[in-house]
Amino acid sequence: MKKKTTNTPSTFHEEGRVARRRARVRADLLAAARQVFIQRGYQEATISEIIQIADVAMGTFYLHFRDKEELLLALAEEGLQLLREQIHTALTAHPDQPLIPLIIRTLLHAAYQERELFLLLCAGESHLLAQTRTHQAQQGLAAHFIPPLRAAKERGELKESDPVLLAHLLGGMLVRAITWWFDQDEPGPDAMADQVLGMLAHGLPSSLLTNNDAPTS
Amino acid sequence: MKKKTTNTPSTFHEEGRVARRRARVRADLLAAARQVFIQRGYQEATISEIIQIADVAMGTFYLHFRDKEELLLALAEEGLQLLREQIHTALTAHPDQPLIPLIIRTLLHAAYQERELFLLLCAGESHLLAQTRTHQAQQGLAAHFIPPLRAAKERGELKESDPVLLAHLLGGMLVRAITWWFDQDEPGPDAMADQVLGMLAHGLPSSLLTNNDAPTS
Amino acid sequence: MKKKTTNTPSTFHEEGRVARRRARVRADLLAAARQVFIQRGYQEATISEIIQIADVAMGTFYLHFRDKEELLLALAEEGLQLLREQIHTALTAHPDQPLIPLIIRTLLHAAYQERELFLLLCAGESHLLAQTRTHQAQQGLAAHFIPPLRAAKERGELKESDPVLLAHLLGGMLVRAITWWFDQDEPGPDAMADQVLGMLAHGLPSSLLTNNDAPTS
Amino acid sequence: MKKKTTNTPSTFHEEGRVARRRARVRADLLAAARQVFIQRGYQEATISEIIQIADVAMGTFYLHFRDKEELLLALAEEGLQLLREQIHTALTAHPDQPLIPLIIRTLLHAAYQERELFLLLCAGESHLLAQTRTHQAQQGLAAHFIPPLRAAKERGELKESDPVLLAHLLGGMLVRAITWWFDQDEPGPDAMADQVLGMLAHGLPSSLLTNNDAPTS
DNA sequence: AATGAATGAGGCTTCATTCAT
DNA sequence: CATGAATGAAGCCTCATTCAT
Repeated sequence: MKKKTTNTPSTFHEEGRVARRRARVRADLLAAARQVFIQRGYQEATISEIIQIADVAMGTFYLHFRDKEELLLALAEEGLQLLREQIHTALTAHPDQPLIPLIIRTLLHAAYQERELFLLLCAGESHLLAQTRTHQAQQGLAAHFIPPLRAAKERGELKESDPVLLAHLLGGMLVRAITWWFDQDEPGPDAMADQVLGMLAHGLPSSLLTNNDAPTS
Repeated sequence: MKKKTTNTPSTFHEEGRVARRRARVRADLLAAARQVFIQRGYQEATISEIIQIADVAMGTFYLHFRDKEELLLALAEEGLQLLREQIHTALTAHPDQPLIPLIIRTLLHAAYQERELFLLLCAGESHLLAQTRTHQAQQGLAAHFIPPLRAAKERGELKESDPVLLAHLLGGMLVRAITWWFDQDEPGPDAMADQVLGMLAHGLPSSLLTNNDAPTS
Repeated sequence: MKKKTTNTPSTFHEEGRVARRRARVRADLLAAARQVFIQRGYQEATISEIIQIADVAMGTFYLHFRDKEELLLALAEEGLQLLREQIHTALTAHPDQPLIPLIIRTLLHAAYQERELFLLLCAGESHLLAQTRTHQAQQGLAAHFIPPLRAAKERGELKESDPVLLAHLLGGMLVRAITWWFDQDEPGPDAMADQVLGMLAHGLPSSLLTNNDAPTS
Repeated sequence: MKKKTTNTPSTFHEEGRVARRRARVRADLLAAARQVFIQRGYQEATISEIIQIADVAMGTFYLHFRDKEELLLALAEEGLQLLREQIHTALTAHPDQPLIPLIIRTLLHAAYQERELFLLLCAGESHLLAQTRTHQAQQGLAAHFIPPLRAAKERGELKESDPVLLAHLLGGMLVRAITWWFDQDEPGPDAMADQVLGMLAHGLPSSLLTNNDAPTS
């Protein structure tokens, strides 16, 4: 049994070439997966179709991802990475701006850019995420809001409100805003942010929430 | 299609008995489905397991439901029916109360009662509902809020806000409130309603949304 | 367990009524079966659809026919009965005409009248007939020709030909004539009979069958 | 679809080996199918039984054939291929012989060799062929006879006869000759050809077709 | 590392037939 | 006699995954 595992690469470019090839195949698979997941939905998507589009062999898929779920997670990671970067950039660019509006605006911009991917991740298809990481997506989303809300709580500005729960409710609104784009592309991310922030700023008109005329018991 | 009614009316209870038996089998299937869907999730649920629990034969299932999807829809219909009834009751009992808080409170009560079912319908699993009826669940939810918001809009109380979009954002919050119960059962429906309504009443503290001290740029 | 089986019919019309009802149901089933068999083919036809069209209950079907096959056989019997009657009539009306042309003409007329039924019986669908009664249809068809051919054989007019085989070959031609009507309704039964009889009268032109110019080998 | 040829050409026989293996599995499936189709008939044949005999897994079947129908078509193609080859050989070997007898003889020889397969294709089972390709088998058969008959027609040797219809009637005879072998293996293909050609040469004795003695009415 | 033919468990669904009413 | 809800065996087919090359 001669094992010809070249521990010493014949040329020093070799490693880089192999690594690049690998990365390229991985990228092809991710791109194909994105396309197919968006088109068919996670459940209906088949690895078969993905590898055909990526133009690699069945076995190759399993050299890069353990299974379909890991593929989805990688795709989600891509989306979240994009998000993190944009948020980081925004924070750096506007260090004096209040956090929450900044994050909301940036998030909605990023999500609008990649509407279909975020739809996939936010909408029902992510049942796997839900089961494995318990709403990773939504939690990750809410996580951004927890620190400022907690700070406000400590400043006594939130009264009875639970900052964590509040963050999640806010997350729910944003997820709904993103899925709204499933049906209509209007309004764009800025107008959408205005709608969300408008609501957050003033709440609903008190006429809708209180019994205006009668002194209720 | 001629329907020969009571060709053999040996007892006049006959028809009723057959109908009752039929309804019972259907109910058994729905109960079994609820259990299995909640336990395994929609996708992982198999008709096989459902009929085993319902203790009927394969074919019997298809006598009552065309496929797994129709079963889910029937289950959803059950939940929505419960909801509609409770909302109707609440509206009748408190005709002078403002609509939105009433609906939110009632909805959260109903959803908390049947947490697991509503979780199934609200959370990711409902991708089928999404595809067939375009977010029927969420839309149905939002639908309740559209009329009062539209009225407020016409009274000029909503400024720039789009009442339909607002209703959906509100719906998103409520869905998130319900899925929150997936992890913790706390807070109960009333406290949850208070949190939601608190946010709707005042929005977030302005310190979180506006640049309080510095005239930016 | 009181069994109220009226062995003594209350009125003497009763029996007749019951018998008539029975016959009517049977006829409804046959008519429905004919329609469905023709439309879907034997294999694709379901008893379910047949009873729906006949407007009787599942169980009722099994009071009249043991299974789908018996239904097809009954239908075939109907067709053959029609055929026998028409042939008998023709034979009676023209006792001095030669048998074979008479039968061919009559057969083609009858088959054309009920093209679709005969198609069903002649064409591929009749694999059951084939398996159970070994080409009952075709054999029944050929049977008509065997006696006259045998007679001719005995008169020494057939030389080497086997009258039974000949009868079957003739049957094959006629079956093909009938299935021809599947695609085109032209030519009508009389012209078709002329074509068949023309071929039977003279065979093919000898130029097509013999090496006209060269003494081969 | 980029096809990377021989990325890993460890041995230059590699590709051939895989292809050969594949072809072998396909051949195994065809052989098994032939056996099962003949034994049980097309409808009664199950893919399960076929793969058991071919000793491959379920999925493997679907790697080679879309469904049962495609399998039958492939089998039919095999038969027709055999036929075409033999007819071509015969035509080349005897270019001076008249076409129709040559084809009939060759066809009957080929069909007799593979009696069971041809039975399957000619007899009722081929309803699928009928539906998909409109009697492909029979039409393909008749097709051979159309050109010479048309030529004869143009030479004025066919009088009233329609050459296309005639070809089909001839085809019907031959199909019947083949199915005759279902019951008896006698007479062999040569004697059978003699019977068919005998009938084509002279038709039936005129005594069977005309009213010989009496001027009718 | 890449390939892709082969695997096979297990899902969904149909439908002829029965039997209690 | 008529009913039709219930039965359940059995077929088809998919697709994630493996492994020899």
